[in-house]
Amino acid sequence: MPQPPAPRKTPGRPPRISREEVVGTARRIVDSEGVARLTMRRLAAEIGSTPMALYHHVRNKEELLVLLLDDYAARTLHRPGLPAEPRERVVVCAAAIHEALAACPWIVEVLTADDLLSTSALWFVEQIVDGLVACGLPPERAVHGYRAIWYYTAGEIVVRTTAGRRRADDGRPTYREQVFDGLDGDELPRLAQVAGRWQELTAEDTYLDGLRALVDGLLRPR
Amino acid sequence: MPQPPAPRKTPGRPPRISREEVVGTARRIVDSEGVARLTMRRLAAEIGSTPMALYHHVRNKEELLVLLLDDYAARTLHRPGLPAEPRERVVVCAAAIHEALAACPWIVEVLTADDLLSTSALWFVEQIVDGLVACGLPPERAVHGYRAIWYYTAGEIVVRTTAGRRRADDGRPTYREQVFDGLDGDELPRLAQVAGRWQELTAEDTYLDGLRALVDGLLRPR
DNA sequence: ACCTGAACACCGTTCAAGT
DNA sequence: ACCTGAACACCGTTCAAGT
Repeated sequence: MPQPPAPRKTPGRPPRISREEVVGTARRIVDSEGVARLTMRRLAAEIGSTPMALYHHVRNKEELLVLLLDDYAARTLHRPGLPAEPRERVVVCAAAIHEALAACPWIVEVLTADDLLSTSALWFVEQIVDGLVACGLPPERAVHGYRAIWYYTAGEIVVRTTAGRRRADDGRPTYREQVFDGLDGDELPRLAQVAGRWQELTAEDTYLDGLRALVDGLLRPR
Repeated sequence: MPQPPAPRKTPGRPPRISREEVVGTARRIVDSEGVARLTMRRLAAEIGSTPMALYHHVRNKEELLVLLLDDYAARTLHRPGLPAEPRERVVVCAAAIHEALAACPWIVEVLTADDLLSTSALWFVEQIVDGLVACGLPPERAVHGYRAIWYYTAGEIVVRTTAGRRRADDGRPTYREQVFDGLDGDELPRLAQVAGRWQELTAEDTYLDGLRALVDGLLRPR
């Protein structure tokens, strides 16, 4: 095994804060007050340092957010037991990713950073792609299938958390409510029919139903 | 028809700028320089006024963004011809929404405002719900089906545009590239197998394939 | 009624200097 | 090598006053 570079004696001023401390403190702020409150200045104050000291440990705020997501994924993304049926493996792994993200609404800001969340999520991606291949998809189609599942999952999180944020803002009627109140039942009969129940219907958690539909659709004979 | 309230004579100082002018100018800034450059101060400067004058025409920046999305939807969301086959109607309408959004990457910031984009999009939602009902789904399941389609569509836009934004930033290897370079082929064989083609595979536009899979899945016999 | 100026309470980041 | 202080170039929004 290659050794880490031997620590030079007094290579300069000894560090007062570490990258781990920066990320850990950022996590505490985010958990207790939300991402909006995480600023470089606030973080520096919390850590008892200056904004600029942080830039010795992270490249910039964006890197800090990615590190935060990584840290979160490593701590909360636990590998589920894998069912024997490959289709069920796909569903279980997608649902595990979804569950971890849903518990962590601030993630939305960083979620779309790239097409995979973090190294900790790779195992889940592997299981999903492998499950789709085991069900008969060629590898390329399996990757595309994984992407479709990721779009659906990310979209569900983004839409649901932002809608929730909006609702919490104030008591005024939402844009949606205004729209439904002025609905033309002649031109839009189906929407008029469900207008009264829209709120209730869309508040239901139907992630799993949609996921199963998508997976079944991806694996349908063509 | 109810008349609009009669304009009082000299009800005060005559307006120098209008809400339409505010939204129109905001649109020009966003189209030419991106959402990031749309600030209340910049907008006021562009309009030849002061930041505070804007607050007489829009409640705040968030309302401005929603108005912008509305304006955009009204101008670019054109109703397609409807195929006879209801399943195909669903696909065509979802694809039309997707196409309008994809041409307008700044939308991501506002996209998740609520579960429907704007009044102009209601017709599309109606067609999708109606198409699903015509295929045999009960109204509640049709609404849930619409939601699943919306999650998938919004997710595709959000993930794709943010990934593109990231890529354009600089020439350094992306987080994803780093991750794939250090991939353990024993633990993650499927990912190792496609690692070299991941970029190419995920760059392909497979929105329609995934959409058809999802719609087929939603309509499968159960 | 509508607009202005000044101010409040912030941002992320750079630069030059200190230890 | 690591940290500090001061500064740069911004934000959205409120308040009190002017026309």
